[in-house]
Amino acid sequence: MGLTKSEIFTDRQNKLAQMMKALAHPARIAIIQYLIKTQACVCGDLVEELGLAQATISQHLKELKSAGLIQGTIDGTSVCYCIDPKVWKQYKEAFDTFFVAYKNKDNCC
Amino acid sequence: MGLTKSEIFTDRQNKLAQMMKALAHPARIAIIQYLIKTQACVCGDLVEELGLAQATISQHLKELKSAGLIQGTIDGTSVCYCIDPKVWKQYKEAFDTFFVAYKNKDNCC
DNA sequence: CAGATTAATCGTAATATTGCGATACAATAT
DNA sequence: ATATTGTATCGCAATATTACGATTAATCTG
Repeated sequence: MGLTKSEIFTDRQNKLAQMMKALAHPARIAIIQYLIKTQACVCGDLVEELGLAQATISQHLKELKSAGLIQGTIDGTSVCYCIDPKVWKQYKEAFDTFFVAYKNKDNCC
Repeated sequence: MGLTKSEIFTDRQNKLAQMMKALAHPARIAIIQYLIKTQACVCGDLVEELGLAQATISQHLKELKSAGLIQGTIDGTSVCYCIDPKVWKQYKEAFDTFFVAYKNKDNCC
């Protein structure tokens, strides 16, 4: 089917899965890390930095944007991207909460 | 294509993306959370707990297992699953490292 | 205005994922 | 031994994802 049955899960579960999915590709990880490294915003040198076609990069940027993780503002003919600090914090907290929930109890199989 | 070009990324980037992908589905999030809640290990009542077919649950368990996040030990006719504390810690640390790398600098576009 | 540059979008091909019925495969129970 | 129970696996259909060439749209430059 390829179609996730999201009706049967809670909102939080669906959202967290969506967040994971947004980062579930090495290109998108690489884009985020490059944006972190260059501090200020970067545009289409991502195409050079990573070895992917312009259309492909643009598609990954679109996904990161629709996930809310990055913003893009037009700067002349190019577009300047950067991480959205607010959404980043939300992601960080959501992930933290998820991972903190488990404590090793050693009472396992 | 549907085929990720993992050659052009670093090992860390590929691994982190793989980790994200393992959790990029609400059913797998729900399975993990149920395993956390029930502390001790659980078997096939996941089929009842979530509203998915047995074959589907089994497939998600397989993915979580191949990601290393859970272990399954045979217990009579049923199988007892639990979180692998060691791998959980690795995930937690990898995610922490990723999210800590960014500091809001307000020098953005 | 004509050309150049940059990025988004369209269309398409290849592959991956999700879900499930059917079946096979244990291990127990009778 | 045979039935029963709990899981894994197979095979399939539907949908999603990834990648990219080609095109379009928008802005800048001469």
